Amino acid sequence: MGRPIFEHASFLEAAHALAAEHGPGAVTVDSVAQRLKAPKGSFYHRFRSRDELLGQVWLNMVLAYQEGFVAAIDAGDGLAAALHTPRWARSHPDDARLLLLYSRHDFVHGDWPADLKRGVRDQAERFEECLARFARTAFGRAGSPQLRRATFVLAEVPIAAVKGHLERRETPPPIVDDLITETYHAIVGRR
Amino acid sequence: MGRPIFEHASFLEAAHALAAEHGPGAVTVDSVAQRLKAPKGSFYHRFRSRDELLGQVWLNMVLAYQEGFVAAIDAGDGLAAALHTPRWARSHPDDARLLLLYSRHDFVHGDWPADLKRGVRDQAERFEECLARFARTAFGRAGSPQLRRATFVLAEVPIAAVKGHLERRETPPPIVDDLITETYHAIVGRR
DNA sequence: ATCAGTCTAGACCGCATAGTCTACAAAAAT
DNA sequence: ATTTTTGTAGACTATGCGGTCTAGACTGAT
Repeated sequence: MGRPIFEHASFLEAAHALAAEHGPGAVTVDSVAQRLKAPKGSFYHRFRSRDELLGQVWLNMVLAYQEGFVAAIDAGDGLAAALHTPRWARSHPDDARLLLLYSRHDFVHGDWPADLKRGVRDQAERFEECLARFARTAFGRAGSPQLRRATFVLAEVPIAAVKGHLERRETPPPIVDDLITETYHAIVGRR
Repeated sequence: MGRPIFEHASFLEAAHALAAEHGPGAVTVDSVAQRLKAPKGSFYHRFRSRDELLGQVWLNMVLAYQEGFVAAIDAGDGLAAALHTPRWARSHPDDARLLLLYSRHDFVHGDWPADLKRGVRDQAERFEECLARFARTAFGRAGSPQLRRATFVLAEVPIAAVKGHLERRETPPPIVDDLITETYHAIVGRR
C-alpha cells in the first residue's frame, strides 16, 4: 500500500467525534489532524477553513434531525412531530447534545462559508414551512399567533424538556414524553 | 485631580456592557481595560483572573434574577413564578439575553474560582429548594417525578418560551405569557 | 520629611490556534 | 520515459489572548 490518503469524510468523522467528546470549541484544525494522524496540509487540501469543516458537521446533523420531524408533519401527526425530539435524542445522544446544547454559532463563528449559507437557509425554510403547515391544520390558519403557538409546541417545549437530561448525559426518561404530550394537548386541543 | 482610580465596580460594569453587546466571549481583559481606558495592571490589581471577573458578572445577574422568582414561591404563587421569567426579560433585556441565551460555561470555562464556587452552589441550592417547596404544595410531595414536573413548568417552559424573542432582540410579546399560563394550568391544574 | 503601601502604566512573555508555504512522493496522463 | 496532477508532510507565520513584571506616581500614617 502506498502513501496514506485522508478522505473528506474522515475529517468530518473526526471532527464530529471530537465535538461530541469535548464540545465544538475543542475542534481545532490541529486536534482533528492529530486524531487522524494526518498533516495539516491534507486538511487544508480538503477544506477551505475550519469554518467549512464545522459548518458541514453541523449541517449534516441538522438535516438528519429534521428528516424525522418533516416526516411526522407530512403524515399530519403533530404530536409525533413534538415527540420526535425526545425520541431522536434517545437514538442519537451525541448529535442531540451537539445540536440542542450548543448553538449554530458555537460551530461557526461570524459569517458562514458561502456555499453552506445556502444549505442553512434551505433548512430553515423547510422547517418554517412545516410549522406553517401544522398551524393551518391545527389552528385553521398560519397567521402570526398561530405560528407562534406552533413553534412553542413543536420546537421550544420539546427541546426544553430534553435539554437538562442531555446536559447530564442521561437518556431522557419517559416522563419527558408525558410532559410534552400534556402540553401539546393543552395548546392544540385533542384531535 | 490626581491620577485616575479604577474601581472594582467599573470593571464589572464594563464587562457587563461588553457581554451584553457582543456576547461573553468578547469580554477579554484587554477589551475591558480599553473600554475604561485603564491599563491591564489595574485590572489584575482588582481581579485575580478573567474568570473571576466574568464569574462575578454572571453570579450578580443570576442572583438578581432569582430574587423575583424566590419571592413568588415564598408568596405561594406558582404561576407568578413561572411568569417571572418573561416579565423579568422585559424589564432586564440585556441580563435576560446573557443569562438565558448563554450558559454558565460561556462565562467561566473550566473550574470556577474557589470563592465563587460557593456562591454558585448556594444559588443552585436555593433554586432547588424553591422547586421542592412548589412541588410539595402543587403536587403533594417532592419526589422525583414531582420535581421533574416542577422544573418543567417553572423553569424549562418559561425560558424556552422567551428565548427566541431574546435572540431576535425583541421584547417578549404577551402571547408568551399566555402560552406559559396555559401550560402551567395543564401541568399543575387550577388551584 | 520619610516611608510603606496602594494603584496606575504598559511593555513583555508564553501559549494556542488558524492559516500559509515549500518540498516532495505517488499516481495518472501523455 | 516524461510530465502533470494530486495529495502528503510539517515547518513556519500571524494573531489574539491571559497573565506577569518592573517602573513609578500618588496617598496616608508616623
